[in-house]
Amino acid sequence: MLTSQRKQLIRSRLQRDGQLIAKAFSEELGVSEDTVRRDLRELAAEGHLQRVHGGALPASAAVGDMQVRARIAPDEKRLLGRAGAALVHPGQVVILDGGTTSLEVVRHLPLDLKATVVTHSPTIAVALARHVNIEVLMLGGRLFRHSMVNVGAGVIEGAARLRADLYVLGVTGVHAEAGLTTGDFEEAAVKRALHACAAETVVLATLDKLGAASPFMVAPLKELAALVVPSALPTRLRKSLAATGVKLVRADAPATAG
Amino acid sequence: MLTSQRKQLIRSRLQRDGQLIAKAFSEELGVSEDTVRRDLRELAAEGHLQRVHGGALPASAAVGDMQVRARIAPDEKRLLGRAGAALVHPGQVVILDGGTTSLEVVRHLPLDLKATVVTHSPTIAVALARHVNIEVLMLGGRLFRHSMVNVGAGVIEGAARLRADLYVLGVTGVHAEAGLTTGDFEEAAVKRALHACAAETVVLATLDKLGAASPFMVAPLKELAALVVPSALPTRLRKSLAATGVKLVRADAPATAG
DNA sequence: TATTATCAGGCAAATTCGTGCAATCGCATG
DNA sequence: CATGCGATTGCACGAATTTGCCTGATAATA
Repeated sequence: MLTSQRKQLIRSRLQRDGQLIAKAFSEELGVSEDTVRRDLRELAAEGHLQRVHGGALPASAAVGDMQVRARIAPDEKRLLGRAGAALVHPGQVVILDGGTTSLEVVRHLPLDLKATVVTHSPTIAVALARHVNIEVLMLGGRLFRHSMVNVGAGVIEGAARLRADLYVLGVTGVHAEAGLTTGDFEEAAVKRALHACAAETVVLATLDKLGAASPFMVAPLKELAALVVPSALPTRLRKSLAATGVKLVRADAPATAG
Repeated sequence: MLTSQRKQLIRSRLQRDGQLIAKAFSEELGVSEDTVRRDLRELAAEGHLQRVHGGALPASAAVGDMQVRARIAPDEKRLLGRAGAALVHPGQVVILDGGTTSLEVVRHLPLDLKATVVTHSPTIAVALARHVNIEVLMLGGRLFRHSMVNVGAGVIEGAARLRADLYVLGVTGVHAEAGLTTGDFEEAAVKRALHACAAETVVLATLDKLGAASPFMVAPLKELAALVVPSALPTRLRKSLAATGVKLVRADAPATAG
């Protein structure tokens, strides 16, 4: 049996059963536990599952996962969220993607901001509950748990009827040649649709996403109105991004604390 | 059973029941009390619960966080949620209304239940994140903050394309003559649309809603497949409801504690 | 006070984990 | 065909984790 087949089986098993016991699975396949453990380790490193003692649990199972992801580089994300929120001007119609970075943008939006926010993420909608002057429009569809966003024809149809000023796009990969990429086929389609109906699209990218590429393309880098990145950017990354012509916005720490 | 799963179960039990008895829980899972106690100790150290003699309580209740405390539903609502969840059968397509009562239903749905849930409430969608076998379909629209549900043409159009087995309807008034009523015009329209596309509609009503009437009518009582009410129902209310011919379901406390 | 239930810590057995290492296989290259 | 390289796999071994049991201490209750 090929390694990739085994890994795929692991993923579908997790989706079906919600858990996977390493020992039992190794016996079932007739391979050593070491091999299974190796697979689990690698899949966990890619974010496809959550490794636990004795086996694995689905990574996408939950808000729990979102909560876990939110703990990754919180400071960096906060600064990005702050910079992203600054791009939203009163009266605009803004599309907010799902994901922890967008959630951080919401947290930095002034509570009295008047605007219209379109989102396909229930998490974002809930987070916007306190912003009483923001009109929230939700695009309905099938809930994709890993990212907690709605996907499918419904979202794309909804986007087609929409003209927005700004789209805050969330991706898992920002690469000079591969462009803006994400890990799910359907999600990528939704992102493309939202990108198409916005006058400007911006991406907020943490360091771990810069230079990375995921399987499904959303758009080339040059279609971005701005790429918001951490202020401390390695020279090599800076050069490779500058070569693409994309406008870089540095998410600086605020001059005064608080 | 994996350790992390057990800990997760402890946390969800606490959220659902508001308490956990170590001895009973250890017997339920077939592990030693020591193991459960260890879990409780570790979760307490991480701040996820409050350790007390004999078991554990939600950390939030002790911390005194008002918002979090509000999340713990009073007994009446918990029992209604439990009874409501029992009406959902595997494989069904169920529409869940917004509101705290529906949220309580979600909390009582088995984590491994296979079903399809349609909702126009982002809060409900987020709460369903952990139910990995439930397909969640969201109806998009304009977010109505007071109830945290989407309203407007989009929801009604979405409902028109839908055939559901069950609609768990939330209302603010259940009255023998005035029927099922709610306080917002648009929301009432959405509820009517959802009611129209479900084979059966049920209402979960706390005592304060029985005999009350709000401005906007959703449906007459007799169109209900069932009205779930607290078991301790004043005779006067019982008689007036019985006269309408609606099927009453009593939300009894479970036979065994825990 | 006496009794019972619960608790924390120590301990041992079993399981699981990570790492290093060697064997095997496919494949490209000389 | 021979050789080298990388990927994959199984095994060995020490470390870490988990679990149940035991013991003395502590808390609840009659």
